[in-house]
Amino acid sequence: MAVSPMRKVSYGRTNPNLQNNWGNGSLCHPFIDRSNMLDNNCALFRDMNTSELHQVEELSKLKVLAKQQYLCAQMASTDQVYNIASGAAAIEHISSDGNRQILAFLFPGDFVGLSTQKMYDYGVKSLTKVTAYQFHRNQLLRLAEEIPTLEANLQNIQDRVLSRMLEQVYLLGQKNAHARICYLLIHLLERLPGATADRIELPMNRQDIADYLGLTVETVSRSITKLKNDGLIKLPCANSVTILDLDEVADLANID
Amino acid sequence: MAVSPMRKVSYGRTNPNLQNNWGNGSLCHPFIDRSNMLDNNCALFRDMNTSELHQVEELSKLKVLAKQQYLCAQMASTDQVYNIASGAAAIEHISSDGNRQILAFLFPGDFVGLSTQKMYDYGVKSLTKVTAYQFHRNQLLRLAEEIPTLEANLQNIQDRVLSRMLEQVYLLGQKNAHARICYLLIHLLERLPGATADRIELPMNRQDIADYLGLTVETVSRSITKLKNDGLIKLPCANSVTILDLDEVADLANID
DNA sequence: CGGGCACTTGAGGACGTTCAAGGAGGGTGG
DNA sequence: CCACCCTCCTTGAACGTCCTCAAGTGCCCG
Repeated sequence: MAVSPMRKVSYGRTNPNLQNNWGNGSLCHPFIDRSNMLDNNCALFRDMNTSELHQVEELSKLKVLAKQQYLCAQMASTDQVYNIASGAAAIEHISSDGNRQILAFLFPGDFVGLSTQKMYDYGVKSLTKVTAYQFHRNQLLRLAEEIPTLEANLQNIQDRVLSRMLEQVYLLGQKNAHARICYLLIHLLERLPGATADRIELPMNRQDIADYLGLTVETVSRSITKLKNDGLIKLPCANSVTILDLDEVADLANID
Repeated sequence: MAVSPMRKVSYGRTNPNLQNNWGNGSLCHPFIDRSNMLDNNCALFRDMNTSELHQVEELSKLKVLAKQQYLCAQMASTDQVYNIASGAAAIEHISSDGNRQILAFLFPGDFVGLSTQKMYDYGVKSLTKVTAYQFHRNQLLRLAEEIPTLEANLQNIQDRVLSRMLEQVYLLGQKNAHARICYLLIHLLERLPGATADRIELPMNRQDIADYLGLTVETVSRSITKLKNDGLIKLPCANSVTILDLDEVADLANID
């Protein structure tokens, strides 16, 4: 049966540095240095002109979080929404029996809060120091009615979120531990600002990885060790990864 | 840690027949008997008045499929979207290595095609005889700009889809085979028209269940057998389930 | 130097898969 | 109406993967 790629990945041996290095933790005032907002990697503000950005500016409030703090808590009201400006965060759902599932890792430009539900049924926790723009949901939605580009961007964000969830379902349903780890590495390579095959600085710990991939810390650790022993990756230190055989890792990660 | 329910399930020993019995395979002309469109379980047409429904009517085309046919194929253009009127279908993604993951089961009132992407990265296959309303995506979206209720409904559909995907991620990441089976049973009890604890007629076969829950057919079969031996369910025949201990099954299925 | 924390490693076991065989039901043809 | 076949489902045995529990290592920070 002929099938389509769910996500096309095509890597040479080169090191694709796919993204700008914004959101590297520097904390300039968001409306003095607009590079964040104007960057076309930022889904929310893409293709908007200066006047439109100014309108958005007036609605936003900058929020700064240290490591391991909640941007919003599970069950919190959805009247506030967020756009990550720098740092990394995780969307997590913790069930009544205490199990934790990470639903996504968030990076600069990622948006949180596109839902018409009254409460978040997940929490967003910072993994590193995080800065984020905060909006009143209704204000932003009202503005979106006036700025078609903004409305389209919100729609695109929703599509992308759904598309990523489909990938994760496929990953958890069909792939073994090694493939899941490889998927995460490729995912980080594509999304983590500053990440190159030579050096991926993991913003999350092993427990976070485990909770994202539906594994235990031990299995994550063992899988990483095996990838290392097989010569596919190198570990300069525990939270820094060098991909040695990008083709092989990308191949294992493939979920097309 | 205090957490919110992702989905609240509260069952007594009674048999909640939660839905109307529309979509039971009867094939009346869709615009003679409007019960389908007017049913408030149908997310797309909820709260719309007769005049608005008439506008939608003019855009739609009825499509009838036998069992095991594709409503739309993986990689097909997204210019056509669908609203299931009767029967059951499955959204599936088949990867290049031949693995199949079912992303959702579809029932009457479910909508397919909310995406701004050009191609479906999944296929929709009928499990039973299926009737569905077909729309040109752009026509429907244009109409949504004129009918606020329709636009809100489309937004709600998107939210619900995402919410279900989050549940599935949690299920696949954190739950064992038995819990996954129980989840499916409760899910069907809530969504499958005509389903009661006394009698759930499974529209899908064991392979479909396996591909939905990230298991093998054998494991699905063994899990069902164990639930039967433990006295939680009964199997009048292979594709018909009676839930004997609803509290226990719902408890195992819980994803809060 | 010592304590704490995150990560790794090891041994054993549980759960799910794989491979293989055995029913059970439905349809077709004799 | 029965025999046969085909498909789907179930069951069995052996294996592999991942989990659990436990100990050990390395690193950061006082």
